[in-house]
Amino acid sequence: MTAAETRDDTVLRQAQDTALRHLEPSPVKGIPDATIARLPVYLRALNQLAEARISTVRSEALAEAAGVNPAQLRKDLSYLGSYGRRGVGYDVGYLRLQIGRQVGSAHDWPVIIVGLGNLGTALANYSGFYSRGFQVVGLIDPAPELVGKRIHGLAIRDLSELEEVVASTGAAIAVIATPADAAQAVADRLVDLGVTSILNFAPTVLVVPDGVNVRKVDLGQELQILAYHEQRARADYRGAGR
Amino acid sequence: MTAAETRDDTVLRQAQDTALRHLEPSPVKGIPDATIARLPVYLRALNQLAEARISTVRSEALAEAAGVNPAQLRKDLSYLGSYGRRGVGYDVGYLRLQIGRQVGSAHDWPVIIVGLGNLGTALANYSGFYSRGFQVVGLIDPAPELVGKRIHGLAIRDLSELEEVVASTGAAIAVIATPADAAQAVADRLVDLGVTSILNFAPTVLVVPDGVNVRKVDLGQELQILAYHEQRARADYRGAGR
DNA sequence: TTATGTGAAAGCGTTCACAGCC
DNA sequence: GGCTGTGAACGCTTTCACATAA
Repeated sequence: MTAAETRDDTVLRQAQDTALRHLEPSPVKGIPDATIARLPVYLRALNQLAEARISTVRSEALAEAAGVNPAQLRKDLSYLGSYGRRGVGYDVGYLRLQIGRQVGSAHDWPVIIVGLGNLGTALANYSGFYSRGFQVVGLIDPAPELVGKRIHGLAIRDLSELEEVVASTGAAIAVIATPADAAQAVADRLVDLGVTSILNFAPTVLVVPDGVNVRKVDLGQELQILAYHEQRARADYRGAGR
Repeated sequence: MTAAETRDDTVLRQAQDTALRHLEPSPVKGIPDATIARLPVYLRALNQLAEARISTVRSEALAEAAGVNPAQLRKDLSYLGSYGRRGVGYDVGYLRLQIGRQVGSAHDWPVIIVGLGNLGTALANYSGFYSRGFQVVGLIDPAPELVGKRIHGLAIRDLSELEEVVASTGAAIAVIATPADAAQAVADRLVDLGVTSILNFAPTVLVVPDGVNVRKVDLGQELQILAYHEQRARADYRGAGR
């Protein structure tokens, strides 16, 4: 029912949104998603350099450490500002600070995780979230044998307490790691509670009203692509052999 | 040392590879990675339709079920061949067969997982691999307390047995879910053992010789992008309010 | 001279719009 | 008439190449 409601709203909100989009000012210049995704990689490389007491780095060296093209690195960094010195390179400490600021280490986004099966538990334990400025502040699962269990000191709470958890933590970002058939219902409830960003690990297409951001992670997808190339490589090999 | 060896080979092999690439025939026309990644999504939607005894489907309906644009769906399917009928739509059973064939359900790729912490365990339990034609045939971890433990009947084996596991299973695809500092060494050993496709969950840039395919999955990355948009949306909102 | 910052070009993926076939 | 299949347009991302600044 909630799903139906939100779905009906979609058309309306889309119209509103399209109208608004032209008027909205851009206080921060838009940084491409692809760049945003790479910033933490750069940060990790810079941290290693800092540990090795290296104070200055050229785009070529940093790019290699991050596994990208030097031009790409420079373009990415140029979206943040002009933090390098021509003829010299980038100051490791300063660049670290600037990227860290952008990545939002300072922000400490509160995040809740719904569904604590193997994947959800892995995510709750995942240190990569913390290092990127996220803090897991709520764990939700309907299974009685899981409720009360603690992960890093945080207790898993029943699905019925979802509302209270979202309200008390102020989380605007949620991770869904439930089975496929539960995901849409959870998403609907999250949206009703004011969550505006959802990271979906369940193999389902979530329908949400406009204004809510959903990103999907499919663990099998990359494996699929690898297998396709593997298959092609073998076919080519045999084909060339004839 | 293995890492150094393989790294030195890279330049040589790249030259060879570039020379060859023009001569290689393309037995199968190249399907974009983005399309390959979506095929399983279509398959899932088709399976649901088949269960509901629906025998024919239009691109519009199938696209909605898969959460994509109808034109995208048609273009994706057109890479596989002309399996639809103009004025009618697609035959669910036949299309299911064709996509299944391409996706390689028939193939049952053997895959090994190295590193069985929370994430590796989640992956070993993940049903999405199986449903896409992958079979987890080997589990490797150096921790004595994990060796011998069984997941779905498959025992975790010590890192020292890696060679034997790869050889006996014939796995050409491996998943690395180790801590960052162990990943490169594992990758080097895998490459030496003939593994040609690696899915890397560790937050490190892996260096491998040309001819080996690596794809990286970063669980924090998508969350990062969500947070960025969340931040921007709030900034815009406040900006518009003034 | 050296290495950044950035317009311009190239590449890739998505969406449009309609020709072509049922 | 209806819906697929696909060239063309569009938009996003990557890479090149060089003007610019230390």
